[in-house]
Amino acid sequence: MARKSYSSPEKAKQAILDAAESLMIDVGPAGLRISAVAKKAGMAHPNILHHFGSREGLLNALANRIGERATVRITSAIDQALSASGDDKVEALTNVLETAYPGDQGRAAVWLHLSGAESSLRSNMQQIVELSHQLRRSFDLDASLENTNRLVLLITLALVGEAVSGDNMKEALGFKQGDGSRAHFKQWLAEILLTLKDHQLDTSLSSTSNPDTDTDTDTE
Amino acid sequence: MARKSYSSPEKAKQAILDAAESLMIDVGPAGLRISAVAKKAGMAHPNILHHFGSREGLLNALANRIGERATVRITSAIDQALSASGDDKVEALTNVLETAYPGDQGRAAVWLHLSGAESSLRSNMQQIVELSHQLRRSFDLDASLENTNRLVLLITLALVGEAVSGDNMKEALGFKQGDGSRAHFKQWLAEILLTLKDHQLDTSLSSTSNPDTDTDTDTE
DNA sequence: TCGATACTTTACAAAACTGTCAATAGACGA
DNA sequence: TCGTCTATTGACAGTTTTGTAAAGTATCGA
Repeated sequence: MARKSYSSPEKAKQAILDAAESLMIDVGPAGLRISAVAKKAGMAHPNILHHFGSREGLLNALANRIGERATVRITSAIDQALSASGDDKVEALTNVLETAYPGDQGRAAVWLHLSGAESSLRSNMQQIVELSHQLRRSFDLDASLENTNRLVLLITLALVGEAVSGDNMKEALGFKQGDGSRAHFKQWLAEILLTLKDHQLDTSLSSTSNPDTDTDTDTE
Repeated sequence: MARKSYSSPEKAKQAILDAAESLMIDVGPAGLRISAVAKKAGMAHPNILHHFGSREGLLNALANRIGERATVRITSAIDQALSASGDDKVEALTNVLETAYPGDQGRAAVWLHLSGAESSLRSNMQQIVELSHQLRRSFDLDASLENTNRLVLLITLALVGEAVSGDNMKEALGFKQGDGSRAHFKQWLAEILLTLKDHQLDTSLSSTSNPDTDTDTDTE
């Protein structure tokens, strides 16, 4: 007999995803047991199969939710940075770097990605590049799209790395632990990014291969 | 009855680790089945338990081997870069970035790290910082240890991110796929690093918090 | 109030996996 | 050659986990 009063399907799904997410951060996607999720969500495990079809369906839904949330956070943070003016830009850009993957969200996203969960990375990243380029143009009129692409790639990869092993790496390098240190490093990075002029990013490779226009194959 | 001729314990262990590593790259640590490893290594699965004690023992041994190999690769690449002179430095530094985590090694290392496998990160990183600082000094006498720490952190995190989702990210950003593109981006990065002068890395935060000497707490 | 829909649960089936045990067989020294 | 040590194996047990099936029950519209 069903002892608990019904909730709407959507509410149930969100509750399941919440439980799955908090468990997944500790044990990873492969270690996620739907029985454990059910226990945490306060229901019987077949109910999860009912809502998501299978364990894999649950993981895909989780990956999508995390990816969408991250994109919303990042784009809105860049939007705010675009509105900021002058000295506030440092703070605003620092905020972009900080809010990209708050808490364990990045860890979770990377782990899901490694485990094969799919998410629509392409449209998200192109959205981010466009906003980033506007941001760069706002303080460096010479900014080229080519270098914006490269910088976004560098920063994004660094944020991924930070989400995965930032704490360990900082501790190994002697940086102080905790949020203070995190903000510290990211503020430094934000200041560098705002200081760098586009021509300083030009190298022997520049303007020979714009990611959007270059077509010749570049084997080895 | 034992049908296969004996090999030395060390040979057997290495064969098992080889099989485990190649499988782990696809399925992750949590998905690694000792029966699958045994099949790939051409033996019965209890033999693996005999050599490594347990499944967890196998994963720890694998994590150690991968970590040690990476450190050897990286430090020797920096060593070579130190010996290089003039224009060769770009090539040498590019080589450092490329050989840090060749192939799927980085993916495997990160995945193991996420899954809780331990490795001696601290001594490895401090070794790397020291060599990197020598390298920076070799082309920028003003280079401060503070900024070297920050750059090593940035680059290391970016390399971690690149190992995890470099291909996907580059594809999403319109970079071309394949080794050529990888080298391309890393060569650009190497040139930037060699071009940057230390004073350009000084920000409002500089010289107030050397990671090695700073002691005041920096909450939020 | 009645019926349909679908959310939810208990019980169960089937498969997979780790680790144990006893036995076999190669290697190596005396 | 013999004996010991250990690498190796097949068989097995116990546990865990996903997914299925059937039945119960809350919700909502007619």
